[in-house]
Amino acid sequence: MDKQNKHKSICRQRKEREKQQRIQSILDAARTVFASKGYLKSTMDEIAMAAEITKPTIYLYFKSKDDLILSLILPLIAEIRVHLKKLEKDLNSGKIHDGRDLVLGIFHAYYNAYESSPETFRVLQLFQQKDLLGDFKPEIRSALDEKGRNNVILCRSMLTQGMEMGLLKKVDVYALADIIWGLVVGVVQLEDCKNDEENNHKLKIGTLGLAQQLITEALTRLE
Amino acid sequence: MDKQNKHKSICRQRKEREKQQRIQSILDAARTVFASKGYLKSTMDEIAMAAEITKPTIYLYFKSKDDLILSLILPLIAEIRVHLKKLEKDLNSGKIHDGRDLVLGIFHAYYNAYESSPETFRVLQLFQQKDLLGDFKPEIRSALDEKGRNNVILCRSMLTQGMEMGLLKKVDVYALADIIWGLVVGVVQLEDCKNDEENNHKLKIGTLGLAQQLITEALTRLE
Amino acid sequence: MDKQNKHKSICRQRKEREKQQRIQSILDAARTVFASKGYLKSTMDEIAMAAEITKPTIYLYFKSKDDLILSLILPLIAEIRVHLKKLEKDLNSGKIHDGRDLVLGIFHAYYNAYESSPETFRVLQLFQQKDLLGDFKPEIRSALDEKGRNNVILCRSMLTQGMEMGLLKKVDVYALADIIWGLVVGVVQLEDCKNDEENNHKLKIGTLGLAQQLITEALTRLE
Amino acid sequence: MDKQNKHKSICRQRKEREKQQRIQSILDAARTVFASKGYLKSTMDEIAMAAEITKPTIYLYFKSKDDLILSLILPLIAEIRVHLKKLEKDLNSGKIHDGRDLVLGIFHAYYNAYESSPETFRVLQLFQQKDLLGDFKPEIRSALDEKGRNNVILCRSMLTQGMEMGLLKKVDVYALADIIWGLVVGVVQLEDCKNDEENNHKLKIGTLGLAQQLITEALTRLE
DNA sequence: AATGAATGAGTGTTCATTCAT
DNA sequence: CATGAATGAACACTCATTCAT
Repeated sequence: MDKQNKHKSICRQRKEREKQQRIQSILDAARTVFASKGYLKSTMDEIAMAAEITKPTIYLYFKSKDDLILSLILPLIAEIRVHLKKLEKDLNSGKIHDGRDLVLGIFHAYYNAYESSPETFRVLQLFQQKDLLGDFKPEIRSALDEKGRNNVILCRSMLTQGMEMGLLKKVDVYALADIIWGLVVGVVQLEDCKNDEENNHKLKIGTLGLAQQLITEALTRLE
Repeated sequence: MDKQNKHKSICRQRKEREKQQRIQSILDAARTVFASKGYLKSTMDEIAMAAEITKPTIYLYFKSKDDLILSLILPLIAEIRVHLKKLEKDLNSGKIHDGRDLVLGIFHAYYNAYESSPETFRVLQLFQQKDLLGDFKPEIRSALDEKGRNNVILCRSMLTQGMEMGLLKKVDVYALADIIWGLVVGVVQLEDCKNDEENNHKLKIGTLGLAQQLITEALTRLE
Repeated sequence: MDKQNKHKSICRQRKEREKQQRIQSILDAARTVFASKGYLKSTMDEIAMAAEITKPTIYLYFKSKDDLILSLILPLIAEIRVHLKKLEKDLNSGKIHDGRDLVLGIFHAYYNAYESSPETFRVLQLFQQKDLLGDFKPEIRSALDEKGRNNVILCRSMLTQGMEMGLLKKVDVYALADIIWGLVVGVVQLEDCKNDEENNHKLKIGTLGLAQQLITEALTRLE
Repeated sequence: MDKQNKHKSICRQRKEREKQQRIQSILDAARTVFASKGYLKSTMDEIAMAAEITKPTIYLYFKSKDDLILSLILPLIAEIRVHLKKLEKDLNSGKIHDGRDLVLGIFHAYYNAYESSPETFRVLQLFQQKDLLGDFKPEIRSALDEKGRNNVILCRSMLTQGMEMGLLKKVDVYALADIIWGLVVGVVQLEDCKNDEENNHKLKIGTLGLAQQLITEALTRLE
């Protein structure tokens, strides 16, 4: 009996593992397709094809196309939040002595998210278009907005704190948070227009790097 | 006879005027709809509705949905180019003595375009998404890309010149041009997430203003 | 007064003449367009363009697209009828002594119509397709059918008479009339598949000529 | 295991059978609708209605409206070709000693195709109208033209051979092939004008039969 | 669990026809 | 008389989603 139960348990675990793998493969496929064609022009058929399964199978694991993209975006937002939270802790515990580190930290929160999965990041950014929103149920949409907003609010509070601590020159914190996020988003978006794939990657990193440098220099020297 | 001809001429002028008005009203409607829902989710019916006409009437004046959006975007790209060209002339004729003015000038080339028609600017920026491209005929698409690219190239050449003239600190000019454009785009895109319309406008201007300030300060002081 | 009336009359005549010219030019345009693209694929715009007028002007002279094609076809059917009637008179007045002449006469009734306006003939033949019929009001459609049928009936009666007079071998007269018409129609239709324009014309005439020869030979020799 | 595999195999066979049935029912519906209204005036909705399914279902099995009609026509052209090829073999192997048999054979190649599916034959013939062609992709259109032409070319080569072998009187072989095909087409087309369905069928057969007789008599006796 | 099959709701686009001028 | 402008009604084709097996 004990043996049998154990067997069952192992079986269940395998099943669960396979299920998670299936879900992952769908998410991977969706990410690729969404990143390459945008949300609206991607079809469930294409995603199914990319995942090497059939369309209805997707619906076994995801309620809808919306659900699919949300399942990509929400974790990314959460990941960014984790980075920001860590930074907040450092700030609160007095580990940050230079304004540069604060701005750099925020940059890296986004930048790391981008680096960990450029495609998902692009999906997130594509997602923030009117193109995509609007058909989501209001509850979902506001939940999403809130999560995204929360990160920005966290950034603002950290920047404010930094200014109050004299680490940064005092400027409009709303504007500053927007600038940081806007820079990341804007630069990533430029990808879409570029062809020179090879050269491109280095450039992009160079661009973000320079952006960091400019902002931090300016913020800490500006008088 | 003279009288009659004059009458006819006046009639023709009125007709022409009315035709231009109709075209304008369609473009206005399209701009509004595109800006609010994005290109893909906007339907010709909605645009017609917004213009208070019927769908086939649009096709009297525009060959296709593509033609409609191109009629919005191309003039805007051209407008930006005009500003940049003027700046180039000033630069070449030695009227610009401070790196600040050069960077500010580029910013304003985009910023003015944005201000002259925020909605069209948003359409332009929405347009630069994979979501939208892809169904255009290759010839149109490349023409469009080229025009957009040309502006960026012009920016780069001016920035390079500025650096060579010692007006600006020498940095990666590709990255810098991307940053400037990316900042504008990124900041504008943030609009989509915002609701607080009133407050918003001031903020946005504040954001762009601060962005300019940051970049110019950094560029001219960086060592 | 008399002078004025005369002037008016002359004016009216000119007007009438111009009106007839206008109608003719529209019919010519319609014939060309219909013959080249078929009835359904021809648009009123194309016809207007070909006639170098505007679309609503067509509607001044013709009630509808249907009316337009009927105005082409009915006269042609009438023309064929005239030829057949003349042949009937010759037959009745004993002028025809050889079966060959009777069959040849029928052939020529159609053939002349074809020669006098190959394009209209093609329109007539294209018209006899389900493709085109069906949307006509039943009254118009049956009127048209009847006129077409009447010609066939006339042919049959002449062929019957010819057989009774011993000019032709006795065969199924229904079938024979169909064969003659079918041959003309079928051969003309082959045009549509041919490319070698130059060579084509001679061929066509050759084909019809050979057809006549075959039928007449067969009919008069068959035992 | 063996049992299970067998079960699966049977299931798959049934599925395949059902799929073929579905395809057949769509083709049947399309044939009926096309034959009754012509290609252009037939709508996918009508065909779907006739097949007792919905429009998108058609697109599961056929790529487009064009694909649908091609799926009707191409097999018919192929069927005709098979008959002609068989006739060619007989001719080459000296089995044909009488010109009558050659002409009759060609007639029957077409006639059998007509008999095996009068409606499809009508579709084929309707298809050879300018009304229908023109929107096909050039590659498809030329492929189609070629297949149709190939049959005519084969006819011509056989007739030429027959003349050289002395089986037939020497006449313009281009014209003769056209006449034979034209006769079949023309006679079939006459259907469209007829109402008296009952009587009609016999007539039609009579007509074709008489046509054969006339042509063969004429060809073999003409001097 | 997985899928082949089916579809309702929509999209851009076309065209014969009408009407105010 | 002539026309520029407008439109209602269609139509081919697509796609997210469901359901029977």
